[in-house]
Amino acid sequence: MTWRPVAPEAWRPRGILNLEPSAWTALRRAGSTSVVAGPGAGKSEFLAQRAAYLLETGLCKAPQQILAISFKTDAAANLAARVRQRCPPELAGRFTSLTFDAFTKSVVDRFHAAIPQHWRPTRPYDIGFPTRRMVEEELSRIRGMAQPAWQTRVAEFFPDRFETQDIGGHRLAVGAPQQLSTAEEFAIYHWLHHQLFGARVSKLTFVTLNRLAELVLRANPRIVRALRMTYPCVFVDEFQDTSFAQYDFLLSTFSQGGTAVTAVGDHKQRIMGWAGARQDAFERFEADFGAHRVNLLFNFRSSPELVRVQHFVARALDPQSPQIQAQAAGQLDRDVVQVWKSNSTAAEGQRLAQWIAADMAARQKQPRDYVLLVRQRPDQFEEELQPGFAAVGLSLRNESRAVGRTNVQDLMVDEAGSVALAALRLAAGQRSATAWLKLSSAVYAIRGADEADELLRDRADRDIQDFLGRLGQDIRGEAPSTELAAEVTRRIFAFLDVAAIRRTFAAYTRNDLLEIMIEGSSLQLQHAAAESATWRECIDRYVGTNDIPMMTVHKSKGLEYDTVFFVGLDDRSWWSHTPRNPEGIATFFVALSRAKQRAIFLFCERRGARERVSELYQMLTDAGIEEVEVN
DNA sequence: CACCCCCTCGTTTTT
DNA sequence: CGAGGGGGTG
Repeated sequence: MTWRPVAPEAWRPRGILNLEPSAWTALRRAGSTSVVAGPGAGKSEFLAQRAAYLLETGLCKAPQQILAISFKTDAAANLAARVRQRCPPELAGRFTSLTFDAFTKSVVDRFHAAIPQHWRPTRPYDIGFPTRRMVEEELSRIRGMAQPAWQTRVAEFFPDRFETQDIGGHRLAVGAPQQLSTAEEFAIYHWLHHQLFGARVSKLTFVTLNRLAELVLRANPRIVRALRMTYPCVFVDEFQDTSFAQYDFLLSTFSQGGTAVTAVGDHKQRIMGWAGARQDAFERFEADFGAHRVNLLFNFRSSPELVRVQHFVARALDPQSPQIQAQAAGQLDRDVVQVWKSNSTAAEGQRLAQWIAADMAARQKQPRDYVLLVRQRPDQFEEELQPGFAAVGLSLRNESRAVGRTNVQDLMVDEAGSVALAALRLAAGQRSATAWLKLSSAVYAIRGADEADELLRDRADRDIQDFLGRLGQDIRGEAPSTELAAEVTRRIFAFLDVAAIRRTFAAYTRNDLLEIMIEGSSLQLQHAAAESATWRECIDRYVGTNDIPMMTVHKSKGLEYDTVFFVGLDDRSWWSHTPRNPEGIATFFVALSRAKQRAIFLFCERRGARERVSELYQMLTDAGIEEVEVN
């Protein structure tokens, strides 16, 4: 079957009925566009549809490709998966979905020889994640080397902003630096020089890799032209989180020469400022790329009443915020947004647990339809609330809880961890096609058995069957226990071959990440086994199927739940909040906008005062929300 | 050894 | 803000 291009006017969305009018506008635009997509706007669906449009109409024609840049690996993977759902495989293959860091690193690796020699890292090089302490030490070493007149200035750099703002905001000179004429130049030069040449093997950070990628393209116009020819269309997801170095890389590479850059995000959900996101990314983008702004105006997630309340918070973050139209039906006729006020944490916890149990029964909801959000210290809230939940037969799951050197949420999206889980499911007798696919494709990848290699694949299939058969026999008669769980994990990873996993999956080149994840899966399984009578129950506990999740607002970004409880909306949790600080209000907005049907804010006067956060309560009051005493 | 003062940290991604 | 740790003092 050969694919024939569709005329742009005749193109229709794939797999969904229609798009909202402004999504149509943004989708069809030929030039650069900034798309402000608030919560529930269907951001990844919009990007997948635009990809389908560009590929199916031939506006992006082979061998040209679409480049999609995300911040997090799972976001990049999810977007690629969505495009595969929406496009025929021969077209989806020309959709390249990467993280910012993976893309700039690949530029440095591919064009290593084209990096000006005085900035060229060793090959191979290491990647480092300096702690604040290490940054302080390095800055004080640099100060010691500086001439007396510059020492005060060098001492004034903020260690937590030096990399993201000073290194990220300063372009490297193509030619060899002749003379360093300011304290800033001196500090930046020595900082980079130490990473590049301080040891036999360069030890770079991702900010440095970004700077080197920008430099190699600026220094080599032919490489830039080749990149622009390959990628006439570029998507950037979560644009509000773009750092100085990332923005500058985009600017240098794609602002000239006719590339259509589609930047999608929501400045009202900018909660990563502490990690170096620049505040003015959209404004700068619109000015530098001549981009046109399009606001998506539909919300497919939240009920009309929730959207109404969200608007009060959105307006506090941006007075120009347009009115959003709710598309999801409201299932509740009252108490959609509430503030619960209590005078003891025990009363609060009890009431919360009982209320959830009753609501689950009344509305036929599952534990995973609810979430408890906190600003910080989920461990402390878990300890306080767990007893009340246990008393009504519910179990809380702290997604941020440490598991060895990782945490529950990171373990659940880890590749090695999910392959091991698939193996356990199958060994325990679950007939799951997804689990088989997960396990077998990992084993094929590990053994280098590609699709054409039927012999190698048959052999792998037989080995997997044998292994699962033996493991299944040894565990199915036995109840789960800590010892057995540790043994099971050990056997699964021995079968998969730890060294081979490290070679196969790029993420594990980082020295100890694989060990951390293996140790994590073992611990998590031991924990689950200790509380379970059957392997089925043990697997459910491992993945949290029957638990009510609890997490920080930061971890909840991008997720959605029927009912959201925000616990600890008080000055103790919000010690760092100062009135009108946009990042704090944005955190509140992210929490509120996770809810599909209901959002409840819990205030307990035993936990803290309500001075710093009074403006957050004021927004709810302005929206007509009532406070209820729950003692 | 008990006590006190002063500090640091808390929300965290990225091959 | 408030918990927890390091280090100094009586």
